[in-house]
Amino acid sequence: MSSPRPRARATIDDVAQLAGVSLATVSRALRGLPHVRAELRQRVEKAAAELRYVADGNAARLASGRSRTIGLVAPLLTTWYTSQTIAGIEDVLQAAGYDLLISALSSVDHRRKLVQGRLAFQQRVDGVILIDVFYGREGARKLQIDHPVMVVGEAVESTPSVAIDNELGARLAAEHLVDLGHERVGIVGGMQPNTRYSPVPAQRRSGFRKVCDERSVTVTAELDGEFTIGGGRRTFATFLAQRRPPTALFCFSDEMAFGVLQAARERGVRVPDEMAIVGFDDHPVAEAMGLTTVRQPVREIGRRSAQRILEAIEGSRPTQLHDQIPVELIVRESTTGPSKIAPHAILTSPPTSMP
Amino acid sequence: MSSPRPRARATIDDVAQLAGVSLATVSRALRGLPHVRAELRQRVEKAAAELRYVADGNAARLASGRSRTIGLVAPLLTTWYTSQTIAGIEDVLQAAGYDLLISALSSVDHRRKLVQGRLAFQQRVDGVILIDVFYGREGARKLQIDHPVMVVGEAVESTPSVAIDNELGARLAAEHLVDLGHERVGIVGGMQPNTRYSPVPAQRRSGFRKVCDERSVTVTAELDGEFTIGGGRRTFATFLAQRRPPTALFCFSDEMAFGVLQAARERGVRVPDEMAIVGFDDHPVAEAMGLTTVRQPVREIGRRSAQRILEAIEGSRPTQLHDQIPVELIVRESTTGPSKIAPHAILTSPPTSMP
DNA sequence: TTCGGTAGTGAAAGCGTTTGCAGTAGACGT
DNA sequence: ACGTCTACTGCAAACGCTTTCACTACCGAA
Repeated sequence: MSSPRPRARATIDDVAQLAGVSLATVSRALRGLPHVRAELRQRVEKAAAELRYVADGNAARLASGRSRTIGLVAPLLTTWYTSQTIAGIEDVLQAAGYDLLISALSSVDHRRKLVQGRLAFQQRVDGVILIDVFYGREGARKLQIDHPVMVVGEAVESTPSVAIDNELGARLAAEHLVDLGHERVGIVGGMQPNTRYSPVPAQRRSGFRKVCDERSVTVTAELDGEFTIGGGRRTFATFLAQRRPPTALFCFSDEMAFGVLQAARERGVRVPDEMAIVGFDDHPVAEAMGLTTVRQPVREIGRRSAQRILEAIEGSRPTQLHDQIPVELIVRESTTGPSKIAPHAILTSPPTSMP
Repeated sequence: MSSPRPRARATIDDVAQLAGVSLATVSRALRGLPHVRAELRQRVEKAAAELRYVADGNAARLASGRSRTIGLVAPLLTTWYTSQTIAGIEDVLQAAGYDLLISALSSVDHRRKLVQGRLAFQQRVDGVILIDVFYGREGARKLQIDHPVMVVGEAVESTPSVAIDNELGARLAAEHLVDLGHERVGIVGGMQPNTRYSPVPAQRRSGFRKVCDERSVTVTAELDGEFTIGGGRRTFATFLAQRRPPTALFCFSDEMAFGVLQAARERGVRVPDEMAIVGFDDHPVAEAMGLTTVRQPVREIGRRSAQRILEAIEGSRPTQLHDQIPVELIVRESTTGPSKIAPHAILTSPPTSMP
């Protein structure tokens, strides 16, 4: 008697044999291609189901040259921003039957490889989405990718992109602060890790400063730190050390703003009475902390970028090169007008109680 | 004159020809296999570099049957917990030259497929990591995966896993609260989305209650909500509506605790004076909010799970089936002993200022 | 010198699909 | 009845690698 065979996966031949057709017909039938009689198609489908047949992706990709997979490159997987974007991308890709291959730029080594101009997974994907991988025109050309590319977050000249209007977002924040009567404001700026060349900080800075200039408001300083809670905390300390600290702070990200809020609490600076704070992102925690912020619909951005790269893969001409997503200002409790208390009094007041 | 050829990717044959060896030798040389003279190996490497040759993964996988890819299934990509775990996994995988194929369970459709017992990408991966996909022994058997499987977060009987000691974490939280003198405590419990069968809430509940029982402390109630900020906020409202609200709350996640803190602020309940709060996770924002919490080293958990699945793939026997990662209590400002104020006074006090 | 042994190398057989091309059968017009 | 189309269907050639197996040198031992 034969031993129970080791449950090998059924191949297309098995299906063909069971259905009594050639393997070419099986392939066509299962993929819904034309030129297959309805009756035969059914027979094939039945046979495939019976054998629990699923086409081997590697063989299919090798033969067809297409992979139904999108590659994703991001500097950091752990930020709220990135994970939201990925979730949005996944929403679309899953519906379309595409897979997502993720590659973080966390390691220096990997980053160098990228700069050298080649993506390791290039061969495996039909398209590449770059999140926050900012190399400008120069860099974009460098990493010669053979497939459609989509940039999220930055508008590189000739590469399709979806990004928000950073300048507008910053203007919104500035106008809000100026309208409230602030006359001395500070910028908690920064640069993303692994992305030295990002134009985003410059855009936010520019938008914010333009409004301040127009309305004759003083920007006491712009201090750059990391786009993290720790970065915000440290930057706040520096602001407090100024001779005449500002009465309001615009932070380039919510996470920085959280750090600022924390530092303010630790140092007994009351928010918003003594210091108004505006963030950028609308991180879910922002609501919990009552943070006024510029909302960017991150998940939607992810979705849109996925849709557009799929379109590009299918070969349709893009409706527009750069997709700009609107932002809005969400006013919460962390902003009011400046208090009349002398700035120096701030530093000597006792710590406030917990939130 | 010849037109510039369309930059076709170099194949292994091209390299072989340029190096003057057979393609078999190229394959061996480039993969670092033995039985290749050092001199030849160098020649091959030089030729490969010159042609910018990179092996076609699909062909390689088809021929070898191995994919150097790990599949990842998670219910939600957007939580801090999940993204941290993924980052940890990526750390290890990248160093080992493996790719990560991600599959969210967000869509109902996909989830159903999973329950039906097959993973779409099964054919494409060498191993599968399941994050927060809790189906217990029953379910684990159901999704018959042909490769090594690693479960993160739950210890399913016979499947290798890495998880924290949830019961211990909850005990730590309870002991802290009891030591502070609280006599009436509440549990902000819940269930994860897409994972009805998770044993985690039960473990945390059990650990917490055990301590309370031992020390004769009353658990006024355990209210379940979502593992989100909104869930925490709503649950807090319910607690306040109790005839005699507790003086301390243990939340099953930091995000729930954030919601609780927000609700407390909105309702003018001072933390920690009128209500002590303990979270679970040690989300980065927890520090910014001064939240006492049970820290679980999520990224480390991700790393460990990746290491272990790689070991399993390489064929080495696991050192132990269930890997248990230690947790610790981080005490911050959101906990002190109970105040002497009558509970009802709490509800009528005016809102406090911002954090 | 001869012989078993070993390290290095190449030829060729897959791996499981997709797809261009050729072939077949029936339908239809004449 | 005889071409001429259609509409299917099957054959077989890729796809680009891995890996087995056979073969050639060349080694030291007998």
